[in-house]
Amino acid sequence: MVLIGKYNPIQVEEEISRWWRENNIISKVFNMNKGAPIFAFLEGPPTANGYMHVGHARGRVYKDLVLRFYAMRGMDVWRRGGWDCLGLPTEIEVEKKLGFTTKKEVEEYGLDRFVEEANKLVDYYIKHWREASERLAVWLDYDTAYETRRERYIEHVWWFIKQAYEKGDLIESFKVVPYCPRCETPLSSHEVAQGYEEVEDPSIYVKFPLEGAGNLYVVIWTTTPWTLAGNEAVAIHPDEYYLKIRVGDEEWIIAEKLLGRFINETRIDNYQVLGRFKGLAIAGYKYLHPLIEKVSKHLGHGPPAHTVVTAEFVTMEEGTGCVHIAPAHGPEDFELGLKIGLPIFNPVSTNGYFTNDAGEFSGLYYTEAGRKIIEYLKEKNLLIWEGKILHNYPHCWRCGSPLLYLSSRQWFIKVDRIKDIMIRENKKISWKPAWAGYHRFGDWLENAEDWCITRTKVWGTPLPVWICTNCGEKKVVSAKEELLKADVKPSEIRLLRPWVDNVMYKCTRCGGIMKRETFVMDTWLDSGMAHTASINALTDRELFKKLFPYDFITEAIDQTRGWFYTLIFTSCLLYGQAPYKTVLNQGHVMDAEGKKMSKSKGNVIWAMEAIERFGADPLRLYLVSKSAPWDNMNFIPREVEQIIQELNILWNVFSFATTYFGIDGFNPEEIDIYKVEKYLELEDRWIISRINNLVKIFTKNLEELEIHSAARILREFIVEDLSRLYVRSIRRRVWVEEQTWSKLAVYATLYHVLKKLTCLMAVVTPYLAEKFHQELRLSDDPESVHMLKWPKPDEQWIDEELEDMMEIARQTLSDALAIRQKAGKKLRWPVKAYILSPINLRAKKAFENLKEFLKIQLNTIELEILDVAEKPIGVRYVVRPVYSVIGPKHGKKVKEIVERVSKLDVEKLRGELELNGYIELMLSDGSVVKIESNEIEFEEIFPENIRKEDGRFATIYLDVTETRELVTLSLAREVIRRIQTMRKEMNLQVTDYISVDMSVPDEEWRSHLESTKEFIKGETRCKELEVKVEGEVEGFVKEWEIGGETIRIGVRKM
RNA sequence: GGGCCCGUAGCUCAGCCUGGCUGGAGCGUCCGGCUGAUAACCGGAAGGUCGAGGGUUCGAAUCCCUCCGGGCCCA
Repeated sequence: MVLIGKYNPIQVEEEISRWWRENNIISKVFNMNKGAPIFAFLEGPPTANGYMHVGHARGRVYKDLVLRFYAMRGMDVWRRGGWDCLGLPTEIEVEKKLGFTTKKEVEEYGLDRFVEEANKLVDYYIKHWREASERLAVWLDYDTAYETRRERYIEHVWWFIKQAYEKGDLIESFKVVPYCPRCETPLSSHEVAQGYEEVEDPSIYVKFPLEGAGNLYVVIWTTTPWTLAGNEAVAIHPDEYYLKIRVGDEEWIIAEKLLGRFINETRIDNYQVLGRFKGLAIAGYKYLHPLIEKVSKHLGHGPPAHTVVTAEFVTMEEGTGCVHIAPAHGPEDFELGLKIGLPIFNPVSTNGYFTNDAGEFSGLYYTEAGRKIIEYLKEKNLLIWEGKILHNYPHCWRCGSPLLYLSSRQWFIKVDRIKDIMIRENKKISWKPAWAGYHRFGDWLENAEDWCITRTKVWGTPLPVWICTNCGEKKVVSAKEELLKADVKPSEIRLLRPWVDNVMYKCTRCGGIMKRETFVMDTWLDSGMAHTASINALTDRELFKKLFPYDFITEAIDQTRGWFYTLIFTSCLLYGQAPYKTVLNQGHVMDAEGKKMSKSKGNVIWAMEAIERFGADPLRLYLVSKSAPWDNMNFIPREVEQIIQELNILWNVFSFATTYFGIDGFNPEEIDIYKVEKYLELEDRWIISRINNLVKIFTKNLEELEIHSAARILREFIVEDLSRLYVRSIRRRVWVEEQTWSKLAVYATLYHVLKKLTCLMAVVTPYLAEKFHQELRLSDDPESVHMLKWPKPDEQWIDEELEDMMEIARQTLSDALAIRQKAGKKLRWPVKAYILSPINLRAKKAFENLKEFLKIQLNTIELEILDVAEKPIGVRYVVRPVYSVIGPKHGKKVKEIVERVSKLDVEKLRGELELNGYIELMLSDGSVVKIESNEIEFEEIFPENIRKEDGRFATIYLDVTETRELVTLSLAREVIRRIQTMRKEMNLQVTDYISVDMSVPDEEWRSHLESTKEFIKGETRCKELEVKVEGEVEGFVKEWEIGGETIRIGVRKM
């Protein structure tokens, strides 16, 4: 007996993981299906930065669960692990660790030392993640895990860049891109998409004086005052109507549709409309730049700079319809500037400080400059209104700083050519849930923009582009080998900065020096190449052919814009097809209040913490059963405790089963359910049907990735079907001492059920399932549960009708116990009779088939099953006239009618009303009245001893009559219970025999107990039983109170 | 501003696609039982304007519309 005491998840896990290690189980499982059809999984590499929290854990459990499932189904599962090592997150953490805030400090420290620090940090986090993953029993292949920082990996990313270059998709361009001033690097649109936050910003209206037009101003609106320093034009919509209004002694131009809004916000109540015209009418007007006295560079900007220009993108939804254009600070502004020849004037550097170009604002941080600009505009009387606005503004996804839009030279991969391929290929992908693919991902692809892949950082895959400093000739490198052939090279060549920066080529065209573009690349490009780089596809083409496209990936829903996107992007560029076939989207894990977990709020639940507190198995079962994978879930600790309770129930079931298997020497190799088929009781057939149905549905749910449904029916089966109903119903059959076929039938049934259950549990609770498997293992079973074949439902044992009948019985049992409780009849005391009046034939059939089962469960001497809607004998009916109907209809005759009706034979009256729907009566005045069935109701009157309750499937009657026979039986049971307790207290084995004597108060008691002597002996494993009136008792003696009287019991072990 | 998801008992969730028998479960609470799975286990009860309002229908938690609230994503 190994299943002793209470279920202790941690202990089981320690024992099992040791056993797995000692027996090399993991590698056996990894290799068991070699040569079989492949199930290819692609691991989305966790960022080796930060610790694993329960949200990550949830995702990893899904991965593991699905992979175990396909492995047990005989597929050769590809499950290589992977780690995302390079990129902004780590770089920022290293900076913080070293206390740096600027790029300069990093450079002074030395890039090589900096990179070493980064490497150490990555090592540290990978170690943590691997340990936590192993504790969670997430069985990926970590020994061969790919790392994006390895040179082999980097070469694959380089190769991609070269392919993009050769296909003409890699371009270099000036563009306005979002910059994080803290990280001093541009971000890509998918990074920006992850960082929108609602913030309060200034909302200002500024008037720009038009030149040579008297007191005429054009009114603009902005939330970024600092961009006014870069203002070069005001755009209006050519076809929309604008108004000239008079305010005080000034005239302002503003869009007609936005006037109301403007007036409302600025609270200008005194104005007068002077004129109305289309935007086109003021195109070309020159204005005086509002900061011209402060930013002298603007003195040199001539038309079209500082004029009113037209643009189609001007909307009538916010602002004034006159849009401030700063070509260096807005993507649309930039495009417009290029088109009409505005200066691209950018006075802000990448760290957010104004440059010398900014005149008097030079050296100020952009926020400070914004305030100064507002002050200045106030002084110059150009500020109409300063307010605040709450809106969503992009922030850096790593450090949280608000982003700045700045123009700069970057490298891009063009999306045009690839977009169509991605949209086409997306339709072939199976998305779970469907809307994640068709709506979210589909929409995202439709709106895809050129991908800015360059970052001005250190810890990243270097951009493998060299440019001739003399003639501009480009060279794209795709392998380390090419570096070794370089004309100038450092003593050590590594594919990272700073080493790679010192590699130079001689230009083949002009003989000049080619230097590398010092950019590194977007880290999303690294993981985005995992489909190829993780398996060394450039050298191992065979492997690539086998795995690509991958069968399955799963990550959190935010990867719609992240990894899901970058994977398909690179794959479509390289191969013209999607790299994955099925995607499972995961929701996020929130705290108990439904709030996002964040370090700053301190509400993060770390995976290791949770594993240590609850155990990996309970945690796993909790994470996968609580919510659908794609829904968010709130993590509530006491709910995990609940899971432990449930698993403990199962633990007890196993302990119960294996204990009795042991006592009776049951050998499952010799006796299975087929051998005992004719001895199976209904409850056995039922639970066999249930487990096979469970296998069927569970399997289907997993195939469809409805993981929560699978986990939920598993939990329900364990608690409701197996423990509460089945085990309870078979206890008496098991207690029988001799070997009976009935008992063997129970054992064979239990074995069958537990065996299949264990297989299913292997994917959810791998440790506990293994523990159980070791208890149930047959000589020809594989050594580990994880090497078992996935069970098939035995269809011939599935009996839907029986399950339905049991469902009816179960509900009726519950209803019947409720009456019993109301009648104050405790379950240990048998009752005289239950009478069931079924509501339909289906229910009747169920009761008849399960009569014995119900009888035992209800502890009743008699169980009578009536016909549908039949009433038990002894029920009388009393007529109840419905006065609210009879009154208005018959008026004064009511009194006589009621009198007459009451005297009629009730049964006949009911019969007639049921048959015809009415009766006719001749009254004393000779008139005939028609009484319809809605005018009369019948009240049931029961004999004293009958209680009635309406149940779901039957009207239930309980006969509470007490007979001598009942009292005898009840007392016997009370005594049995006491003796059992005493056995327990004496620490007797289940198999020990005892002898008992009892002292009872009177002869009456004695005669009751004498008549049930054999019953008591049988139930308590007692060989000799003596009942005395007020006599001496021996052995272990206790006094008990039963029904107000005192009896003494003495128990001796034999 | 747009798209998507969600709103059912104190809490966590089923049910909704395919409208219909009395809207379910678990936890918690209260009450009771059991004591041969036992530092366990079992039963019962109370508890719901099904977010709000309209509409379709004989009939709406379920279908349609509008609104409110929460979340995610986009702009």
